[in-house]
Amino acid sequence: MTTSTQSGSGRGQRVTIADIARRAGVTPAAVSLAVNGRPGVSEATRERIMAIAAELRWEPSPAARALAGAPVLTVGMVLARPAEVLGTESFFGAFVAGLQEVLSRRDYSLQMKIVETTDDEIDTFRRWFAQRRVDGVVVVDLRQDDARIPALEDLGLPALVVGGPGHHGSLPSVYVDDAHATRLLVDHLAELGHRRLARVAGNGDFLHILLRDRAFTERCAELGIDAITQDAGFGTRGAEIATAELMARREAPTAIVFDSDEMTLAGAQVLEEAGSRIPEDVAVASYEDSALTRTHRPPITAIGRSAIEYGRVAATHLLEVIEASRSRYGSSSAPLQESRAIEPVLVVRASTRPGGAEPAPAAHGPSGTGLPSS
Amino acid sequence: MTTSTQSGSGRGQRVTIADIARRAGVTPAAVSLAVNGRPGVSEATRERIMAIAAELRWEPSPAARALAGAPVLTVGMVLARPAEVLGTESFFGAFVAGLQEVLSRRDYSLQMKIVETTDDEIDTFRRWFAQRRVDGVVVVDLRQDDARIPALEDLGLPALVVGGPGHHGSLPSVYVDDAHATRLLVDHLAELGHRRLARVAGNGDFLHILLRDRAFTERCAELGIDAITQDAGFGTRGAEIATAELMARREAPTAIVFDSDEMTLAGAQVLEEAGSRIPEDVAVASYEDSALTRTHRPPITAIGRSAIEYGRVAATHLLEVIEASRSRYGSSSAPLQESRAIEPVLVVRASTRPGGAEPAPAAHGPSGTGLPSS
DNA sequence: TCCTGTTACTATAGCGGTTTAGTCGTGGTC
DNA sequence: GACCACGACTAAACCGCTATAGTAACAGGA
Repeated sequence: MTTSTQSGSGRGQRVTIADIARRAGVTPAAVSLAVNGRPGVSEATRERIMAIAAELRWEPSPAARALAGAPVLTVGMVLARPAEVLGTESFFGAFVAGLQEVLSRRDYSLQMKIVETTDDEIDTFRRWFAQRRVDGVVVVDLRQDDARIPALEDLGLPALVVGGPGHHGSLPSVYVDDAHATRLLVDHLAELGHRRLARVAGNGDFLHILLRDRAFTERCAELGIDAITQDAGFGTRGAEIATAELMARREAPTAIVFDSDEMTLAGAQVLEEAGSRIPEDVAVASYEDSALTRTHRPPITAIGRSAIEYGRVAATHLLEVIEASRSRYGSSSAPLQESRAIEPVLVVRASTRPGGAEPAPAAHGPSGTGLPSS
Repeated sequence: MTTSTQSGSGRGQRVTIADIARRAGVTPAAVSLAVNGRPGVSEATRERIMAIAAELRWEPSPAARALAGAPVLTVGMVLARPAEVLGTESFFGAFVAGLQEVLSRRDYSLQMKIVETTDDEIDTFRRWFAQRRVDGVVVVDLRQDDARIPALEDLGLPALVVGGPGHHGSLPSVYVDDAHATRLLVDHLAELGHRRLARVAGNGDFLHILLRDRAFTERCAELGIDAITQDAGFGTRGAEIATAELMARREAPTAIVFDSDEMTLAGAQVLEEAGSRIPEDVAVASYEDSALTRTHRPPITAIGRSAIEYGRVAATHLLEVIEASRSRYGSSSAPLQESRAIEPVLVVRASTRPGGAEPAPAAHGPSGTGLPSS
């Protein structure tokens, strides 16, 4: 049966624990115990088995292990938005990279899927769970009263919610403190003397947008300065319109904060074309830092939430949750629903700093399009 | 569509084909034949079985299937670069999004892993193959004499190489015609009257960079104009230095082409700070289009290779290869090593167009633009 | 001497499918 | 009326690994 003459790279038969067992003069069960570091074999035998396994270049079969009940070492993430959005969004790539980094190190892999609707997403979770395809999932793009939360709680699939706080039910979560970020921005602008702030807000379906709304209004009120929130919905087009509307007001704001880096750039463009200088006439800041905000002229003050670090923390936390869910089989210990916050940091750049250290290139013609505007 | 008789969502036992068989009054084997659309059961029985399977919400177990030899419906991708780079690079996110889109539709999932070195990458391929974790892989960041090519050929693991052409051995590949892209750029600038072009080149380890080097020199020679290639290595810092060096020349170029969007912006910044106007004093163009080039002031002329579409094509092609490798079990038909090229398109923007007005994507003809060549 | 405990394994039964070699009734053929 | 082909299933053997009884050998205690 055993063709000991395999050794062909890619050709030969798969080597199984049975092969090892035969060579070691024990049963497959003993090999299983040995390679999994479980008690039941003597140290001498274990070493002998391990040596043979290495020599035979044995690799465990994930399928067989999964079938026998072992974890599949995979976590899933579903994205309910068009692929186009993912491609352009700076946050996505960095977040995934952060996830990957931690997961890879622990020999986990990340499985992703793009779907159309939230229902599809829940359905995917359900199927992944039923098929035992993943050990856990990470939930992104949290919304208010998100239907995925109860669905996942019901399923009992280990899950980590990215976003919050306070809206992730009994599930553990990792989030950036958007209220804190908002205060950083408002306080910074207030210190510079601004007394009329505006915020161009993204899609209000998302929870973090709502949290910003609230914190923005509150903080401005505390400081006794004017706060205008202008809804811009999705995309850059909305940001352009919102910016134009803001500047058309009788009492136009002296500083504008945008909910994303793309929106910021769109808004800044409108401002420049209307002849407003940044930061002399209007200060500009972004809730999201990226290559876009860094390389823009002038560079834009932004909240640095380090998407990559965000991903790392999320992955680490999820793995802990999975680990815990595995061990607490009989003992009904606490469900480990802990939340972790990531501290937002304010990165001040020339777009809010009139006398900035780096003298931004004099506004001799930021819009070189050749079209003399207004 | 959760029925009220959810039968313990998350609690109940997993439903298997044995359950279906019992309900249908047949054996598990019959169920297997039925649900897989294989001959051997009558149409009536098949329908009955399918109905019961749906009613019981049966989900096949991927592990069991894989163990029994079925494909695992997963493709892998390994990235041998630091997570940081991925996060900042615009190409990555879009490419992955494109891959995902196609894979998801076909019920495949993408598995990614980040490693340190090319050796780790090959090792990962080897283990994935040995463990039957993936049905195929996509290879990115092709280099000259890439060690992964022979390794994969040897393994016999279906693989698709992103990049080329001509350096992917017997493996199928998808690539952007960088020589063509180069001609588009050079011809465009030559038509505008530029007679001294420079190219700020990225990491020469990558194959596509070499192909650009060659094409750039050749095309400029054909047109009888000066060509300067300035190596900048990795990152934006190198691009800044390279740009400064170019402009310090006695005969400074009147147009500069950069190998990536990030490099372009870094270079543009150097130019602006040195008082050179774009495009009046120096025209600027990028080999890579992205939000960065689009939103920069002035907007930057770039090669649009649509990373997302690139991903879609790659995924489609890889699935075909996997499909083929599966069916050609006995018959040793051709190994389907076909290559597919993606047509690069030149998107002309204000950074090369002094009197530019319309931001219309001006796609040039497939090859040279009328200028006589050898 | 009997009994209880360890230790180090072995034997065996799954996990949930797929697959191959039967088995059985039926109808057509000559 | 025996022969045969055929469609529709069944029985059983895997796939590779894990888990759980069970067993043999030996030690220690009463």
